[in-house]
Parts: sequence; C-alpha cells; structure tokens
Amino acid sequence: MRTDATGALFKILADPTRRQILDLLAERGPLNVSQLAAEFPGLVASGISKHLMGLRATGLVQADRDGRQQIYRIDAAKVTGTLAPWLTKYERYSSAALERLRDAAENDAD
Amino acid sequence: MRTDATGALFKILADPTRRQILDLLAERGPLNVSQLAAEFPGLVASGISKHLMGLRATGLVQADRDGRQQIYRIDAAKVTGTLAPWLTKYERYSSAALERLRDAAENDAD
DNA sequence: GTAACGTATTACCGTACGGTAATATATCAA
DNA sequence: TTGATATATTACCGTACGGTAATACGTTAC
Repeated sequence: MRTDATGALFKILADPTRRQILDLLAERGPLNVSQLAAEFPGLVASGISKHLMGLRATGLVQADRDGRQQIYRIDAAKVTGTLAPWLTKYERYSSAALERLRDAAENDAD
Repeated sequence: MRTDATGALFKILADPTRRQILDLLAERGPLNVSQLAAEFPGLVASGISKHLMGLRATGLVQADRDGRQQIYRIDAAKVTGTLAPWLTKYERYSSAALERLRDAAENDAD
C-alpha cells in the first residue's frame, strides 16, 4: 500500500490482528510472543512476531528483553498522541463545513 | 490487506492521496472529479475517481449529481465520529496502564 | 441525432501485504 | 556440551492494492 509517515500509523491500525494485539497488551499488560500467539488459534507464532515488528517500528509497542523472552508492552500514549491531533484537524474541518453551510444560508437569504 | 469494518476506515485513511482528497474537500468545500484531479499532476482522473469510490463506500464522502458532474463533499463528522470512540478507548487504556504502574509501585513498597 | 464532455468501469501491471513453513539465533536447563 | 525453548528471519504463496490505459455510460451542446 502506498503510504507516508502519517499513513503508516493508519496502515498499522487497519489490520484487525494488530489491533487485537494492542487490545490484549492494553487489557492484560505486557505479554511475550507465546502468550500473545496463544490468543490467536488460527495464527502461528512467527506471524505474531512479524506483526510485533511492525508495531515496534511505529513505536506503538515497546519490548523489554527478559532472558530469552521479549516482553511487549503497548505505548497507548503514542497511539492517542499520534492520532489525536489528526482527529482535531478533522473536527476543525467539521466546524468549517458548518460555517460554509451557514454562509450559504445567508447568501440564500440575500 | 486483511481488514474488518473498523479497519476499513483506517485503511482508507492510510493512503496519502485519499487523505489529501479529504483535505481538499474540507478546505475548499465540495468539488468534482476534474477539479480534484487538477490537484494531482502525477495522477490520472480515473485514479481519483477510484479513490472517491472507496471514500464513498466508507461514507467519508458523499456525492451529489449535478447534470453530468458528481459533486463530492466530505462528511467530516463521519470521520471524527468513527474515530473518536476508538481513540477514547485507547485513552482509557493509557489510564489503565498508569493504574498498573501504580499498583506495581505499591506492590514494590510491600 | 450526433458529437463532445464528465465520469465510471474494466482489464491489466507491478508491488506490498498477511500468512505459513523452514531456518537461524540466542538463552536456559540438564 | 547437548538439548530444549523463545523469538527472529528468510523464502515463498496467494491476494489485494495503487495506478494507468482503454472502454463504456450518461449528459449537455450543436
């Protein structure tokens, strides 16, 4: 998929498996790959690992090594911090659209 | 890309061309395909049309027919309305993460 | 009617993705 | 050291995407 820096976050969040990984990390706290893989009967561990690599690349999750385990934890602030400004922008657009409607109504009244 | 209903919105927003289309519709108000295509020198009109079909399918834009023209307008409220609950959820997760940290600190103090 | 125009649709191409399987790497246990 | 475990990496497959080109469709102008 064609994408850019902003789009990379959306692209990561577009996949339901990755969102489910984020949900699990959010609800249960830090987990390793095996624990996560156990929640996805239809998937194999290396697939989960691959998704985690992508999530790490965008900074949405971070990993702490504990012996031979990688303990993954969500950086929920990163998720919200990255998306919130974008959402604010479109809220502003909503307001702008309302203003245009109001202007149009005024012009109609002329 | 594997996706679901929620993911469809993220997937749509992942593409920079589609986000730029949304921005144009938000900043300038409703536009037709030709007007939009004029803003994308590297793209051909049918490509824009294709993106608009996707945007329509998710409800992010709507079209009003005016003779042989299709006038597209953004439904910014749909954008924010769909994303906001999702964002709220992860803000709650952020709080949950903080609580876990606090609990862990208390346990350490035992 | 018919010709030009605005847009949508289809077929097609190259590329990237999600997933599995196999292999490699690193760490713990005996 | 040897074997088992936990994860990462690589190669590969099928599918979906972004884009162009060509075509079809509906609408206005003549």
